[in-house]
Amino acid sequence: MDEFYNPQQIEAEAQAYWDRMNTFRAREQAGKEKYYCLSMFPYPSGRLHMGHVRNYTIGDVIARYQRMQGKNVLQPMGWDAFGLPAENAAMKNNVAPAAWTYDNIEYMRNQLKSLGLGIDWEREIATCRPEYYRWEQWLFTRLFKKGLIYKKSGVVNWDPVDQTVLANEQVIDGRGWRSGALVEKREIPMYYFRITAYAEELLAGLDTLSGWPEQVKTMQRNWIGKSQGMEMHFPYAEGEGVLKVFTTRPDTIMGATYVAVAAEHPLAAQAAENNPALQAFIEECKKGGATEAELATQEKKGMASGLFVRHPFTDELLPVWVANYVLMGYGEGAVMAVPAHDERDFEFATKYGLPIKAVIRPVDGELELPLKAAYTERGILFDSGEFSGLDFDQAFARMAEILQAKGLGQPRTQFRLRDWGISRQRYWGCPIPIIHCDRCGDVPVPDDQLPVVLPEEVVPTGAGSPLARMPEFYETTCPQCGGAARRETDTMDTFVESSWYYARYASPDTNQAMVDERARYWLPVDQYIGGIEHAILHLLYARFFHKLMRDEGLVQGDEPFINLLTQGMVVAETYYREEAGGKKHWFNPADVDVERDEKGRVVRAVLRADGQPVLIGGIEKMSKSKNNGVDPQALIDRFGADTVRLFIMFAAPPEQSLEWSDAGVEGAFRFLRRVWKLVSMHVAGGPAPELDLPTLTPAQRDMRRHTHEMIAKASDDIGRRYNFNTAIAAVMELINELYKFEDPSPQGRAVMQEALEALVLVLSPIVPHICHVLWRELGHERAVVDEPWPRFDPDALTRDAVELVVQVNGKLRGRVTVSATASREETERAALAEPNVQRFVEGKVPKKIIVVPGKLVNIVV
RNA sequence: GCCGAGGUGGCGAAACUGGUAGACGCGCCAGACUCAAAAUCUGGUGGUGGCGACACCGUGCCGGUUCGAUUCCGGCCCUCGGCACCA
Repeated sequence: MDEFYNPQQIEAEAQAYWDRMNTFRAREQAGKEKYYCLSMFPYPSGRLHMGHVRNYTIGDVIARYQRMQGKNVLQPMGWDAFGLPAENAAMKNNVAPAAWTYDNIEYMRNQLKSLGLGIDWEREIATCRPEYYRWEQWLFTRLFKKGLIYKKSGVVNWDPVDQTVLANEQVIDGRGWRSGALVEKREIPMYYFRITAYAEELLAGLDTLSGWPEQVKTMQRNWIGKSQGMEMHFPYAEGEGVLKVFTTRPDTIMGATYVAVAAEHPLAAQAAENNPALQAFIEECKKGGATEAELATQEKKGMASGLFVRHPFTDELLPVWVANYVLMGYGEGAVMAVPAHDERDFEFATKYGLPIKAVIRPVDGELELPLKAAYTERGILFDSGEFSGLDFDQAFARMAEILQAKGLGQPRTQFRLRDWGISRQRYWGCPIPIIHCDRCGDVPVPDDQLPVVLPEEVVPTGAGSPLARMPEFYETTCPQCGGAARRETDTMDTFVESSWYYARYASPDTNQAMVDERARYWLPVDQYIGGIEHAILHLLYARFFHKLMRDEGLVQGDEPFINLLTQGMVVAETYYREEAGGKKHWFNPADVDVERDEKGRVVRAVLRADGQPVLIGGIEKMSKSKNNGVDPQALIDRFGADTVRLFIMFAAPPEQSLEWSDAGVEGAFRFLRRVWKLVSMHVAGGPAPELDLPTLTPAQRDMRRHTHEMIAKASDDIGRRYNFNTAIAAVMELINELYKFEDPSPQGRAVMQEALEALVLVLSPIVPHICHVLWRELGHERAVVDEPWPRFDPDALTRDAVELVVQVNGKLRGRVTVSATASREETERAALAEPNVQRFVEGKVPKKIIVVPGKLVNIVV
């Protein structure tokens, strides 16, 4: 056996073995328990980044662990290949997005392979391939016919200079990123998935997902946002009709002093017809982007419309205001305003001098008037006519009766969730399979004309969709009447592709169906792993799609992902210098040296190139903009994939953010070298004899206990807790013990052999290459990848004596060692006899003695 | 603004069900080896005081519950993720 650890050679050898044996090819096997382990597929941005490496290493460790549990494991990989970055790169480099994307896939596939992931590469898919998106289009046409997809107008960011729709990401400080023009809101027709039809089920389904993190389920619950409330109708003061509002606080209605409508509300447009000032205000509301964060943080502004409505209970006239804080997309696009009991209304009323009328008081007290802030708790109604004295529930019930009798409203369930607009005015996406015919309307493309193929030799310009300028693409005939017609040129949101790829992996090669019967074997996904940033949108859309496909008879079960692991981000230190004008120039951590004082504290950082200091900018997510990304490839080339995998799994538990540390990587490399050396020294002594347990010395039994304690801890940490960092720490402790255990006797060597085998098996999911070779060197013919997970021997864990901590009044005062079988009385006696404990108990009478067996004794005096 | 997380030595972290705060690693200090350096090995390493045994302080801040709180409860501060067209 080589004396030195040579990762390059070992990793090439192990990977060649897995390739040759088709180790990771997954086949349906009746009778064998399947395990579908899926990591979120990457966007082919060019090169693997550390977040990818983390994601796929976690997935691979779980997949390999489950394989050792005897499961039939599927771990596939593919490419989320449509998207905006390809268009940006295309414009920058004047290459077609398709060519750029395929090049990136080629490069990144090789990078993934160098990580030694146990992937079944035969199942690789790319969402930009017609074989894939054809089925997305097929499903679209089915859903369109069912009414689960429909067309309506929606708000987008409009760049008036470039004459194009901008993604939220392309709006920077309210301006278009290329033109610098002030962005406006604009309404355009779009196709929508009727996800709200599944709102109730998407909400209820969360309760069945016991394998999901509570925080993700909470976020989805809040996102769906089911609320019980009241629809109320405010009759117009003049003319026919009512203004509908939705409120969760009907009990406050007697404190309503005005109503407010969104700038896009039809009533606002009507009022503006003869009101140039209002018209100007509505125009002003169109300025700025369309994101909720922007709308929620902007200064609240409004203008009286001049119109009035009647209070549904009192007939009192209430002014109608147009306000920028009312969202057209939620509820009715109109609210009743109760400044005394709603924070936004309070702020608005204070600003514009509108009346504030308090009608709710705390259950056990009075309101301090005048109000300094809105009182938003539920309480008891007062100054509310016949409703005075009622609580929320009583008021709700009574008001519902009256409103229904008058025909002016009723209780209603409202969801915050909105239908999913999927039209994108972009080129590099899946074409929406609709043909517009003047006579027949919107006609879905018939099955036999699918796929609608996206032409690939196109370089976009940044101004509108190139498809809309390509008659050869959009000129077509109507499938219904045969007349001249125009093909839809919008493409779909790329979230659509990523909503069903997990199902396609089960049958990636069929050209007969979206998914075939093999999906029944593999689905649902047993373990899904990906970034926490996908907690809401992607994961909600994928759950929605699973239900759509279920209702089409394509898949079984109600949920796609049984267990979910949301990994944290990879972050790193940032370094910069300020340039003239205050602009920051960021330096990569690889080019910076850190200087420390004699206690190890960072004193300053200098740029290696010129030896001059740079400023430390704090820990940030690895990104191009802060230039703090660390290239995984350089590290793999230098230390090997095992070292990178080990560091990533050791530095933090998977759900936390991971702070990058080059020194930590070197530490991981050092550890692997220590493992290698220990095995190499042991193997040099020739084969070890069988263990003969009754003949072991106390030191050998002790060593063996360490081995089995490690197996027990690592099994629990990896199998149940997914805390790989502490499992690795347990292995490190064992290695430290083994280095101290110098026993060349035959049984000493047998104990060592058992320890090294356990250690290699436990490490093998994390650092599979080195373990592949070490296992063979330890004398095994079968590859470690095909070995079962080790079991611990409970008999090896027993101890004769235990050390207890002794506290006096909860403060640690000493330690005592007692027999493992000591009675409570013996334990108390031993604790009280401890000299330092006596000092603190002396002269006082113990009030109470608390004994936690095996842990501590607390003497209360 | 709203929703969800997080905050523990010089640094990454550990402490799983309320029971020894800091396992393991990095860094740093000292020693061994070396002509020297690197590598490697050994030991030390939360702060303050003390020759020492030890003592006091210490898990973002303020308060509470408890024999005992990093852990539970109330309030606050800061950082991060998401907010529907980045993926």
